[in-house]
Amino acid sequence: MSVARPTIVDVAARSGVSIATVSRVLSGNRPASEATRARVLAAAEALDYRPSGVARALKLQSTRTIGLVVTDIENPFFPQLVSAIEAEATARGYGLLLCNTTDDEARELAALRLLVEQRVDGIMLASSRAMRRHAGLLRSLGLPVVLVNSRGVAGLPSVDTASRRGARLATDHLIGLGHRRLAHVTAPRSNVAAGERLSGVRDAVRAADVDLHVVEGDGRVEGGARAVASVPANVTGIVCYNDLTAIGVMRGLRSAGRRVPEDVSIIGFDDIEMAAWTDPPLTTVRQPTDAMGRWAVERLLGGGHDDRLHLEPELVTRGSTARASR
Amino acid sequence: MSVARPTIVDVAARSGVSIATVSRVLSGNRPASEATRARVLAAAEALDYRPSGVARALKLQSTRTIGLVVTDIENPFFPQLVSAIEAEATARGYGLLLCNTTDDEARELAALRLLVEQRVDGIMLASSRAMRRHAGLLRSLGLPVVLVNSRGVAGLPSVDTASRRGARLATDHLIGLGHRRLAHVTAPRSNVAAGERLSGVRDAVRAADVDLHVVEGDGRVEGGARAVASVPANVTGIVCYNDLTAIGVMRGLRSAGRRVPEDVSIIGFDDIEMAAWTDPPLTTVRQPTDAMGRWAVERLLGGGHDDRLHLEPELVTRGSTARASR
DNA sequence: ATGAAAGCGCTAACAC
DNA sequence: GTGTTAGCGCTTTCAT
Repeated sequence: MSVARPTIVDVAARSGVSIATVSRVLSGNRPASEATRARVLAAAEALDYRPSGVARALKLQSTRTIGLVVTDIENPFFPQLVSAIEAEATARGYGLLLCNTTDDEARELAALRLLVEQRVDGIMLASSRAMRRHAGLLRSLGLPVVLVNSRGVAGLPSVDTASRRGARLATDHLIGLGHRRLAHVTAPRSNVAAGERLSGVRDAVRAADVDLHVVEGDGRVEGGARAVASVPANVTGIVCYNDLTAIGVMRGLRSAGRRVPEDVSIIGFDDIEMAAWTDPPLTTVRQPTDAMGRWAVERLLGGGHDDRLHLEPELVTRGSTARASR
Repeated sequence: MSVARPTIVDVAARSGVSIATVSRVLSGNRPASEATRARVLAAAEALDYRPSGVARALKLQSTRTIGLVVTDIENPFFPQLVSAIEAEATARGYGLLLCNTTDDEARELAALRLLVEQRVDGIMLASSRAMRRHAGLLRSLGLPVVLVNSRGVAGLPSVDTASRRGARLATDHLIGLGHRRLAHVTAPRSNVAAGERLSGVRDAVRAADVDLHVVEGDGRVEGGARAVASVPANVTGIVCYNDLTAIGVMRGLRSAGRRVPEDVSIIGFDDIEMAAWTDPPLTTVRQPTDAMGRWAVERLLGGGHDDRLHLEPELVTRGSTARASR
């Protein structure tokens, strides 16, 4: 059995001062004489004293913890984002309470309840789902909320990548390579970003007067692989909702005996790490996850006014796209 | 500006009872008359009252939160594990405080400090690194610790996959397919599992009297790709430390003009989701991450005695391994 | 069945 | 520069 953890009272007793003095010395908030300072520090050290964040939180009305709700931690894009957020949070001395919802509404609500009861200082929602239905709920939570990787709902700050511009970038890249019959493998419309990316693709297609065929995937590898069957045979370039989809599309295409990029060019979105390692390496549109994470934390701890940040995506050209041959 | 969050006092006032009664009604710990019960519930509802986990934690000396320290959340194996752990934790009403250490010792220590000060009820360490040096520290933390995906340090409970047996399984699979000149791409020895898997490979090789060449990777795709250059040309089967390494090896092989599995068979370890989607799909050894996560949480909340669980790995045969042709 | 009050471990007035 | 004390929001004895 372990001994009870020492409290500020123990430190005070051992150093022969009041608990107030201990508090002051350890926080450095107020000056103390060098002698007492040393004694307090020594006592704390000797007892291996760790101030209770719980007690402090109760007093200061701040847990120095932020809640992070993520749609699907198993989609490699999210760990990248989580990593950026975690880094920024810890750097500021904040803890990160993680909830994974697997895109399940009930779990989403349960997560919010948990976070509110744990009294996190703010909540970050990294959901690709439409949050409009929850907007009211989110605003009534009584604490700062920021939407990450998701377009602003009125009244809530948000950061995301300018998806529409990114998709246009991708499509223009294909068009610039001479492709005239394109396909777009999108994600279910419940996904906000999917709509924006589709719009971006349409922007480009319209401007260049090029053919477009739209097929629905599921945002994962499998959906991409399945979608291939519905892509017309004369298509030479496919813009994918994300990298996972693109990987699936490449697999499907290969199974069907078509070569990438010789027969058809493929472009993804996100630039997950695996994108650099597919065969051929995937051309894609990079989302600046680090900047997203940093801004989100900054914004959340800074107060959370209603403003939105649209980060610029960046085209990353690799081997899965090539000049059209027909 | 949002209004101050209602406290138990507000609920008591509104329902005309004492705070003790409110507490009892809401917790259901003690009976109350139907009439008061209804009034309290109504008041709580009307005020949208959320009990403070902080105050409760201070009183009960339990935050209902567990800390999870992860080596590298960006390695797809970990999100899988985190997902399993998170699911089990939330199911039990516990929150998960996540720390990512990027394998950095300083961040690791900072994470532990943070978790102790936040007074988590227990800590789970999912590190592939050797923790022997920290064993003393971990034991002195004064709270339950369980090691996940890492072999037991004396005095600490742990769950992991029987890596040695898994590697033997993998190697035997190759040997059974007629391969007689094998290579193993391992990970740095700081990684405990790497040593065990190497031993497993050696067990199999010794038993079958087969050639083995060992090359060091880095546990990631890049190291696998680089390692290929050091693999003798006559090797026909490669056992890889993990799936990421295997993906790198496949890439490297293909760049060198060798075909998988026609010229050389490749087998990975972990069975990350992407393994099913490589070209060809990767034969691998599956780690039962769900069971690992569940057991770890159970063990942690159950008290954390010093016992270890070795989960059985499972061979998953896909397209990257084939009968040896020479 | 219900209420009064102590106390969990801190911080910050407010004394001196 | 240091000590005393109230109070953060709960749970739980102990009375009644």
